[in-house]
Amino acid sequence: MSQRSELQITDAEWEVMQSVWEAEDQTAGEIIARTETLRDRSHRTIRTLLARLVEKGAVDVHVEGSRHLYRAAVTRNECVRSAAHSFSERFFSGNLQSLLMHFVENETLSSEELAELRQTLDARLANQRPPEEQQPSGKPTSRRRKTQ
Amino acid sequence: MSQRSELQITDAEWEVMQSVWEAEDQTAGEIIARTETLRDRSHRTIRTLLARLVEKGAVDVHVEGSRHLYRAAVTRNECVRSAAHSFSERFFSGNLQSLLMHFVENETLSSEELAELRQTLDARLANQRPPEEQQPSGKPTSRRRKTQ
DNA sequence: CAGACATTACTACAACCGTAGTCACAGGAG
DNA sequence: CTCCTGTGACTACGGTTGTAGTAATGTCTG
Repeated sequence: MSQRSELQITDAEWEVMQSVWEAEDQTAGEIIARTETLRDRSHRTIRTLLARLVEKGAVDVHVEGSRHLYRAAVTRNECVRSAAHSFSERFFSGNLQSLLMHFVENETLSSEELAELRQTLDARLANQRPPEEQQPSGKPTSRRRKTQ
Repeated sequence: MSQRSELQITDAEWEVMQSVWEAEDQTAGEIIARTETLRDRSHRTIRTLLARLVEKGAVDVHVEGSRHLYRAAVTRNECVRSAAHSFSERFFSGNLQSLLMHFVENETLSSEELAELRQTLDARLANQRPPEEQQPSGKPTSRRRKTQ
């Protein structure tokens, strides 16, 4: 659950989060090691980012003996969702679907990708939703304007 | 084409852009009038944002007699695309497919939305598809699906 | 023409972001 | 025990963003 929605993770922080998500309980050193390889930052910078993430509540830290162990307090999915939400809010008036439409219509996807995506979609449609056309609400408008 | 891609429009600026896109050549006053209604900002603020947008090259200004007229220098679509690009870059390493997968699998989309998305996908598959089996003689290719 | 009002140019300023330095302590190497 | 290294806490600093004030100049209206 955790509608921590207000959580706002910046670009640089996001990269640190990637490393945080890679394992359960890590020391700063471990996280730094993972993150450092990606960009050329000082470990100081990463420590700062980590501290800010703790402040923000995106990461939990607990002391164990002499070591501080860090672990994610939010899931990657939560973050993506929340980001997607504000993104679609801003560019698509909050309509997730038009966001997706944008990507499908305007971006370059190979036919294979499109096909695979369609499969996923079909699977999702098939098992998330029970009947094929049980619309008791009786709305006989041409169901799919096959415009074409 | 104008691959002005580096253009980086912030949240507050975006709202001003919305107003700028609503008409061709507008005075600051007109833009402010449109924008003001949305949030409660000082016209000063909006003027500042407008000035920054001019600096950034998102808006052109030309003086006509005594008035400064503003007009968008980039299209809304360009901006959306560029934002969408960095969005997918950041959260899905630029992999559009995983982006779409994420949404289909993790977000709350109604069956109707999923279905409509699938339709779009079909359309895309159908009419983007035509690689090499196309007879050059044929002139009457179904034009395009009803550009609504 | 004079004062009122609009409009642009410049300035301000706090919060936030990316980047990183200083200080002080804790634990291992010798 | 002592010194080095790793680490956390705090501090710094320039750039950006959101918000807006001041100065100067241009335009309208009586």
